[in-house]
Amino acid sequence: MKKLKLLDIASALGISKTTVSKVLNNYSDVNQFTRIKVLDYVRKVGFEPNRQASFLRTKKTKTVALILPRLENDFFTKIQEGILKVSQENDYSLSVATSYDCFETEKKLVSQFLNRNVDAIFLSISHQTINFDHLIEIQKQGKILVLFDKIEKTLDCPKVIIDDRKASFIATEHLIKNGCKQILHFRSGYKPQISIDRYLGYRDALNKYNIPFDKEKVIVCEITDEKNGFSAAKKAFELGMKIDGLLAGSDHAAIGAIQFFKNKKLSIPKDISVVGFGNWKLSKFSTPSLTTVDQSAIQMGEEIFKIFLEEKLLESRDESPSNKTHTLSANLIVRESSTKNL
Amino acid sequence: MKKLKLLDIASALGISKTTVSKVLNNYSDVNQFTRIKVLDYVRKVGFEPNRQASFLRTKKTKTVALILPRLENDFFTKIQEGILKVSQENDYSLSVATSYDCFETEKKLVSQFLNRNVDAIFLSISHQTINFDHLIEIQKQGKILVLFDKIEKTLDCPKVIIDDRKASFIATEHLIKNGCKQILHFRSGYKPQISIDRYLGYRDALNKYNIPFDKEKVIVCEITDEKNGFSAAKKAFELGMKIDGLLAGSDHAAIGAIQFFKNKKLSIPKDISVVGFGNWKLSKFSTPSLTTVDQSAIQMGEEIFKIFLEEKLLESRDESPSNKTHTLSANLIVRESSTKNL
DNA sequence: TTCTTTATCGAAATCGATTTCGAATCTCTT
DNA sequence: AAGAGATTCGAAATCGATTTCGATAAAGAA
Repeated sequence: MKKLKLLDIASALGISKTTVSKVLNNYSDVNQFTRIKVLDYVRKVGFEPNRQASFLRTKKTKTVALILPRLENDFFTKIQEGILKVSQENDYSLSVATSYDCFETEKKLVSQFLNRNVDAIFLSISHQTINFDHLIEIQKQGKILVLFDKIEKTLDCPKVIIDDRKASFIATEHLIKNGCKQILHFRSGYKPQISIDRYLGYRDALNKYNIPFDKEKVIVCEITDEKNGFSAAKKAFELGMKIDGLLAGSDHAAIGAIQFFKNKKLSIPKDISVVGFGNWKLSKFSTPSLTTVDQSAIQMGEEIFKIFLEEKLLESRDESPSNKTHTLSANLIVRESSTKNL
Repeated sequence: MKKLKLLDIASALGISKTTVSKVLNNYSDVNQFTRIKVLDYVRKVGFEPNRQASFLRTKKTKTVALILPRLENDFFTKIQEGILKVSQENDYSLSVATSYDCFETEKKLVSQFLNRNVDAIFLSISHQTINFDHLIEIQKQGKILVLFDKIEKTLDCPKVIIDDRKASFIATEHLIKNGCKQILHFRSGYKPQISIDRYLGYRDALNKYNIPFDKEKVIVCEITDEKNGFSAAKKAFELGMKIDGLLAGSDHAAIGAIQFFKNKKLSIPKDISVVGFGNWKLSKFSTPSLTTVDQSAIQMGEEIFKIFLEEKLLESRDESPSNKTHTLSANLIVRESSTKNL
């Protein structure tokens, strides 16, 4: 029960494998009767050409690679889901890997994927990445690079991000309109662009409503998980801050903080209104349910793959990569944790 | 800036590409001085052989494929996480796809992956799958097949499952020990093995504690999501059942049911104790927090890949696939939703 | 010294497709 | 009827590695 080869088809039909290949690749110099004969036979025996051989010849693998900083994260999972949906529809294969937010791992993965001749690499840069030579190498080798989420502006490739600054602005504005005047903000590190943008959006809103900015009210949590959310809230408390609102860096951090506030017998949202970030599944089911920013990650994933397809078109016309930054808008999902007047 | 080929290395060193290849593949008929010379040079220029070419020759792609019924599901996400961790450590590439629980899609994916010459396919069978020829084909082509979660016992390949029957037994026993005597059970369809096993575990526990089984108390939800959990609870209510416990088919279904019970002013766990299934993230943060069965999915993923490695060993010794069913134990995580005496 | 063995190397075949280019046939002008 | 042009085909080169097998030289045995 060996696998059929091009040659088997050809000799069965009494023609050359060249012609069979031409039919399968829609060459025009094939008589329509032979074409039909081949197509019928191919369909009948269910022949599919060995991809490996054609990859070697054409240098195209119909495979795209996705490198995520981590997997245990709804946001990235959804991005994968979006990419997978569209890539599968287009008969592309998707290879997934995680950098575990480690620079060395990221470099190694990129090099491995290049060796495997993937057509494109979709990447959210790791926290630790400090140098971008490995990404430039991707383009040097004629592969398509699409950055998303944690991007690097100086690189000459299409980028997809959420408008975090605006989202953060809207979330903060929502708190203000609900009567908050002392708004705490948990941000992740100083470097990540998303952290910067969210911080700026927060300040934009304070500015617009003439609320004085208080440096102390911005607390850095390198990783915005429950534990850090909890301890950040504790820290604010111990510093004796007066607080009536919180814009957290993630739903998890928000929930950690709520946990702390509850322990202190504070009522959410009456005493402190809270807004998270991410619209993770748990945000809907926590008590109180959490107002949060939905990042429409699935849509982002779909967008990423579509951009890749466009880039391929550009490339086929010998044009250079687009370099455009695609900004998707996030939207606020208002739930119990921030609606004092309910 | 072209990519280096074997021939480039060879002529730079004044030897043949055969010898270079032999060094890289640890052949013994190479002089140790030439070997070192080659290795040094290869390291210096950072040469890596074109995978596509070697794949064509060797028929091994160092790629494994994972086909999941769906992605928006913590359980499968964690399985992927486990597989990815170990596969990455072993320099394997992981291709992911979803069947969307559709038989046709599953068949198509399997055929595509076979054409791409993946070394193994890891698969959780789709709900709709009624025929297994496509899976037998995997083995006919000498590829390794590992089934998990939704498996098919008649197939001759290694399988990895959770001991759902026992887990379900423990969960039900836990409810009984907490004083429940009228335990509702939501199960998914009649065919899936996990649904059957969980149902059996439920009955095992009833038997052990001499609690009469009431057919009416088992409600089928094809898809165990919140909506169906909600309506299943509603149905039980409308049928006028007396209930003091619920073993749901998933955390989501449990939470949907809790939502309904809350609407009816019933207290959880006082009036009705609830146990979910899956230990999804939200279970920890729902109110009340949800007692649930943790399926240790990450570990399951790791196990799957390790089994693949073992199978490869078997294969290299020309032995037939192992056919063993690996049963991992799940453990109960007790939280508020089921502890009446707190 | 002659014959065997062993160590080391490389030419050539191979994997299975794609693609170039020239040959053969047929049609259509003039 | 001859030449131009279009149509259809296939032999052979190619992609870049792996692997077989024979050649050569060196070492050891008789």
